[in-house]
Amino acid sequence: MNTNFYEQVYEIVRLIPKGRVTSYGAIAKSLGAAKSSRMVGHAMRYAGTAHPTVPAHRVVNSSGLLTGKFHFNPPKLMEELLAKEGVKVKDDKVLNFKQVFWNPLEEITE
DNA sequence: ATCATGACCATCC
DNA sequence: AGGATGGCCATGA
Repeated sequence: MNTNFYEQVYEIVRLIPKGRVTSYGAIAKSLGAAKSSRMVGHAMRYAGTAHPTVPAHRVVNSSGLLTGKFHFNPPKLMEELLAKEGVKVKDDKVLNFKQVFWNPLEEITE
């Protein structure tokens, strides 16, 4: 594969600070592919079988909903990790999403 | 090569 | 508010 797109996604996801989350759309937009937000999700799926452990648990949808929690080893692992990071999760969604939201555009900004 | 599905998002009804 | 539709594009059969 070695799809550069995925590498970009992984890179950003790995840059996500602890206790922060981001959305697929934001990442996609950061890569200049806002319309390919789905590809970000696919990248996450590969994340588990790709590069050294990608904190995919810090990536949620635009609503702060843990859409992909069922894709983790134990589905509950996602909220477990988030809770451990300091991110409160309730009913499969991130609390204070706006507060914990991490904007990749601010970190990339070349 | 085509068909169907998907860790999404935006729009329309 | 909530369901349905389209679009985007990669992956697997």
